[in-house]
Amino acid sequence: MRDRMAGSKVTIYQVAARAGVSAATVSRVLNGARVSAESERLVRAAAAELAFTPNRTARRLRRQYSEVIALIIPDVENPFFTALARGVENRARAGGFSVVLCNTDDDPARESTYIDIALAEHMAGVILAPADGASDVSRLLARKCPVVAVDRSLNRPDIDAVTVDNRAGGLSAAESLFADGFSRVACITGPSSVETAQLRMEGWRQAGERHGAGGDGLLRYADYRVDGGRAAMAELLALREPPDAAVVANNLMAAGALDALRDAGLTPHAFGLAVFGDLPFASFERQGIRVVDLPARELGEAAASLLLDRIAGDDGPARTVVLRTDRTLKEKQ
Amino acid sequence: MRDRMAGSKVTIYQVAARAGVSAATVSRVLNGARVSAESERLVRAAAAELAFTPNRTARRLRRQYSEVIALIIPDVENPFFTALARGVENRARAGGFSVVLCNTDDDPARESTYIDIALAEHMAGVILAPADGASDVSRLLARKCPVVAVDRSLNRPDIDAVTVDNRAGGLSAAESLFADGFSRVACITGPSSVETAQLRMEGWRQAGERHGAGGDGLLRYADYRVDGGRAAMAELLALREPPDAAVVANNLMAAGALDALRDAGLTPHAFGLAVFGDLPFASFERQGIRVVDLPARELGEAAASLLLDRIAGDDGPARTVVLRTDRTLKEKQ
DNA sequence: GAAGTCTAAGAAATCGATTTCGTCAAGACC
DNA sequence: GGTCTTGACGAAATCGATTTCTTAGACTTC
Repeated sequence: MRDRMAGSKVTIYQVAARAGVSAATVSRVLNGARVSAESERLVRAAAAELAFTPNRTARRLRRQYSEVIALIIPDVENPFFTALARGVENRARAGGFSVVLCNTDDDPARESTYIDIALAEHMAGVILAPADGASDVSRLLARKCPVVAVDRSLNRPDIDAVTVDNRAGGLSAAESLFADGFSRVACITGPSSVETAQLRMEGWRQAGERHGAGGDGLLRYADYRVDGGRAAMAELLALREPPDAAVVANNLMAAGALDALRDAGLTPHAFGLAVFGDLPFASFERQGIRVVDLPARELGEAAASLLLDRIAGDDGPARTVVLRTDRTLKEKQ
Repeated sequence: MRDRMAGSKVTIYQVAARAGVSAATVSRVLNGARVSAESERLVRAAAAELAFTPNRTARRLRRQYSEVIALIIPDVENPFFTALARGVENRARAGGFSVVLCNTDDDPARESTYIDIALAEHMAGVILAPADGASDVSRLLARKCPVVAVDRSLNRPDIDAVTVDNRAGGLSAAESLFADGFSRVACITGPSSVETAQLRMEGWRQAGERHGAGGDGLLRYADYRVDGGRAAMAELLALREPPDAAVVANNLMAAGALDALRDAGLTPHAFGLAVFGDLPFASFERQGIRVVDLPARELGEAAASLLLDRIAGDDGPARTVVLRTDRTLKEKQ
């Protein structure tokens, strides 16, 4: 563990010696400062011959800055977040940045650890898909490290955020069910402490009021996970007056809810279902389920763009980008 | 971009000043070297009061070593690799390491770039799930940076690798189909340049020879992607003497193959199917399809364990760990 | 009591690239 | 011809923690 990586390490000084110039000049060539054509030629030749790669650690220490951004997400195994990650990566890569993916498992302590690491590693910025509960970004702000919240805002007007119009999505999801003749439309949403869960539910509630539907008796809070969705749906189906349709606030809970429906001998045709976000390989849409489109990749791209602007020095007031959720209207099959 | 992160930065010197000792002593306290109890108390108190976090960049520059490992995978959106990533992360985290996830999209150039970054960033080691084609790990070896190949070996006996017994899996998958009375068992495998594709196919071929089956006329090479699987299955079904069953060499191609079966009006009961690796939320197993268990998470954990051993200084001969594929025998539903 | 260990801890070198500062020479301008 | 600019570039400081060296006591040991 001590003398790891002891192999050939070419430093800027060796390049300088070979080119017959000073280290400063080598650095200037590498960073595009003014240098004579002759020096540049010599340096480039020497660097190529020695296969020189600048030591990023040293550069970072000096510059107090690195071209790496941290993406902190609650669950690498959730397709929504991996699609989001891909969006971030695409955009970041185009801007010359690398992305470090940090998985918190919805654990605030792990989230906090990763924030510390991002700071200690001099990362250029942080994109945070907040874990359950209140995330503490104050340390980042104190060090002027750019942060963008994605998917969920942090309820802080001073921080950039990229979200979708969750309330509108909830509203149109429920409306679409009412429009198709369902009358008892339930809602299975996420933890009440989570902003997206709250907003999606409010959209549903608003539609319910318009149609004089049953109200909060058909509302269930679950945990945004498969098992929670299954349990909530089972509970709803066991009611004396069960619903005939439901809005489910995320993809994983919908997978569970679908299981519960099957267990009860129901199909997505008999029982209306509208879901926030699809699943790859198990497309809800192809099963004839209404899907509120969550543009995960676009969320990631937008968040990365915002962050890159900040890193480039933009210090205007915080912006909140809200992407549209275009509910898929067609019920296929 | 210049004066980012200009906020409060506490250095070891400030801690030293506050504790009334030298920076060397602070470092010793932090790294567990011999220090008097009194100094230690003073330093810890000062560090706590100032909320000191050591600057990892500086530490890394001096130590020529960081507690970060790179995990290079071909596709973040493939559940197999995210499960593998989770395994790596679990094990690494337990050992005090962070994991940087690098997504190559099966592009050798991107893989190569990430390898350079890993070196330039002084990462402690690299776990590589090789992209299509020949990966060049020579630079890592030259710098004595530990590498472990996972999923696919690099055909280099001098490099640690963690794989599954692909041939045995292919064999038992095909055998299970023959045992259930299918007689024309096809095979849809990955690119011929990819080791896993080759071995899985060979297992299938071996079973075919035992049962005097049709031979390579029922073999198709595809690309390990959904569309490739769909096309290959469509092609097989269009044969004058089509197969009545197939071994499919990965999860994505199986999803496509299943589509093609449905398009042809076939079910996984009428047409026997055995697949390498399942998909979450769209479990093949639950659809009555035979699944060769690919222990993705365990692969990741084993790879990380191996790498951590190397990082800790183990320089014994290269090891190859082969995990078992326990084919799920029960055909449910 | 003198010579020989230890110990704790400070001063200073070090890791490798960047950047400031200053020098030197060539050309511009009066 | 002399002063001013300007551009190229080397010497040295810098980033912050770690790791030698060194030194000053304290403690043995004969």
